[in-house]
Amino acid sequence: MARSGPKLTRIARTLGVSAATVSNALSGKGRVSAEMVEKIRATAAELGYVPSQAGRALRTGRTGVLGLVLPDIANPLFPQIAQAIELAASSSGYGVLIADSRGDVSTQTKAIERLIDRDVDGLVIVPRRGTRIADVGCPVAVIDTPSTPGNTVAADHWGGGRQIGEHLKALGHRRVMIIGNNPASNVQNDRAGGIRSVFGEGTHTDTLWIEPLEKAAGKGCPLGLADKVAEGYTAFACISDLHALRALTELQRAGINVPEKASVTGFDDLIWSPVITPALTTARMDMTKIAAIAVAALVKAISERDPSDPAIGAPVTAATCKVPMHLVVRQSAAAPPASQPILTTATAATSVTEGGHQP
Amino acid sequence: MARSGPKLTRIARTLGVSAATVSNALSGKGRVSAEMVEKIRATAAELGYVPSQAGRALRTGRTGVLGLVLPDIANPLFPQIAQAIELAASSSGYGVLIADSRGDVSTQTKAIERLIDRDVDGLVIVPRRGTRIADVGCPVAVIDTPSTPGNTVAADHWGGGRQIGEHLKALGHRRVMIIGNNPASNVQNDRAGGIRSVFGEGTHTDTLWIEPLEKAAGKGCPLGLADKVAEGYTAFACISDLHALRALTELQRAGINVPEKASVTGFDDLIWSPVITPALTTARMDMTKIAAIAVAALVKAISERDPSDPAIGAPVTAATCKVPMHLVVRQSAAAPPASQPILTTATAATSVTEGGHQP
DNA sequence: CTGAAAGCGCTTACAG
DNA sequence: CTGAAAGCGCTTACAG
Repeated sequence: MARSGPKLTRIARTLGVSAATVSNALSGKGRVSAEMVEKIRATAAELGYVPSQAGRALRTGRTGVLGLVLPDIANPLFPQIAQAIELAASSSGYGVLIADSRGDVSTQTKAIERLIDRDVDGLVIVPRRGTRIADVGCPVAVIDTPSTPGNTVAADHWGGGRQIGEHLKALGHRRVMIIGNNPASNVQNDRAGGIRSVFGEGTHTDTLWIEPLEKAAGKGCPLGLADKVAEGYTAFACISDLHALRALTELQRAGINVPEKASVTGFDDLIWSPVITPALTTARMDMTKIAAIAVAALVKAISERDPSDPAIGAPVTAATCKVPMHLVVRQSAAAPPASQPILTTATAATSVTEGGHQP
Repeated sequence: MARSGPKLTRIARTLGVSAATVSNALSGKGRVSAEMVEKIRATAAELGYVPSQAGRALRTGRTGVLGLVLPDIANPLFPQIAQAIELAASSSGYGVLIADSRGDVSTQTKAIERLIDRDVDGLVIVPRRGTRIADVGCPVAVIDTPSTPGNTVAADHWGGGRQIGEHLKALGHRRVMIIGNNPASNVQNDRAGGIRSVFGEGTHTDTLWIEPLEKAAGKGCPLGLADKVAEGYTAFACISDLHALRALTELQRAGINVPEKASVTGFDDLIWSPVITPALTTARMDMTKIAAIAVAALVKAISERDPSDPAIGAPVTAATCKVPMHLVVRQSAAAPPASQPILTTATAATSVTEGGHQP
């Protein structure tokens, strides 16, 4: 509020009509003659009329605001998500209120409550891993991964993994180390599963779960990748560009040239991925599309909802769908070195196929 | 809205008092007896009463929402900023509405308008470079750099630069290349100026303005740092961790060990900076403090403002202040190699001191 | 096709 | 210390 704009009644007075007519004309409900609508529109525009959200909200029970809940705003993926959601929301006339659920699940619950208390019309939630979003009394769209039970819109992480895997396989890699940091994450498991799924007979994959960022920070915490190279791994398929960056710099630092001596791939195409040397081969989500679907589902659920109903027990709603990921081929992955070390490990040449087919 | 919570009158009825008394009790204006206040508080808590923002906003002319306008949400610094602002705002009982002004200045103006139209009580703006924020009719806090004219709260970028410069100088570096991407940015110039200011007699600094990310992406766009090392530069002081990352990987890729053969420093302590190899020495802003100051200034301006005044021409308000930066010493900067190449350039040993002292 | 009336939930003077 | 009344700006049945 505290805004200078004219109010609805001002337009009504100016034109000598009723407030109701102005309201109807502006909202295009069609109960007003064409000429009248035209005149009202013109005057409103001329006067710079912008409806008061507070007045409207009080009357309609809708605020025109969506809440965005993120597990950790500090996450490097957040910019992509927030930007996409903000764009989709504002295109549909909605504002976006943010809430950080940094910390544990209880913080997430509080963040959601804060948003609900501000009367958001719907919620986009990127849940902390393992969180089941309870019924919050307003439409919710969850962005996670297709393997998460419940209604979610998500990138096809498994498919993205497969693309990375196929790329690596086509380049000639037969011994691939997958690097992630969270075996409990559905997203990470899907990506890893997708990668594994393309490596069959005569190949070998293994998975290295490294320490998360918070713990690794400061300690330098080497991944021990030089050893892995010595063991014959020629490619490091990281579950995130963040891990890929750690892998890449560690390899470089150890004097192992990327991609000549070892290939590195990531996921997400974070902002710096294209500009490092070598530029990172990665798989990116189509955030624009994911956001568009999530917001569209929310907008639909909001408009279908009867504002006069008790609201409690409103359905958790979202489109369940899977958006393809896109492989971005750059320089960090290439053919493996010509002379590969002979594999000596017992587990060599074992094909890993857990998960069978994509969920 | 569309929330299930009880309304104020429900509490009033339950207790057999008037709505006015409930309102007064809950807002602690002190016109209600202590016992009554206690009873009302208890009942409200028990019933889970949360005031309707819409009702309150309509009456008071305040929405309890702050707008956050960013030049580009995709910026890797955005998470830090958004997180800090969200924390500060929610601690003061405010919500945060985001708007992305990606693109040019006109997009920024539109983003601000969208927020104003949603009746935000105040605005935190991280302006696009060179932007003068016009009077928008509500309190504004600008986060930029102390050299920007007008009311701003900002990190002491110049001081941060000086810390980086002193660290490098103490390590023994005498020939330092500063790397930035935008000579028109006040922030970048302050940081660069701070670095330069510590290098006097018998030292040399130069500045390399590289292509911005968008242009560099895809083209691989090498910075030509190996040549600089050959010219005798022993340290690359980058104006952002993003540039430092480009520099670091390019040097590593060229077989130039960091920090043994060349030191690299950055700014901002982005999320991956501590976990790459070698970990990045950098200078970070105290975002928590900056956000706290910005939000506090806004909250103060909002409460001092008379809701009944015409609102147009409301003062652009913020604390003008400068928050110290913190040097984070990690492994990417160390003493220069023992045998430095002889300087042959004509400009060698020139001290650069433009700016004289900190603005 | 247009208008008068009611009311969304709150807070703020103003009486008592 | 407490209450009755008015009103913030809008939209939605309902009459005409």
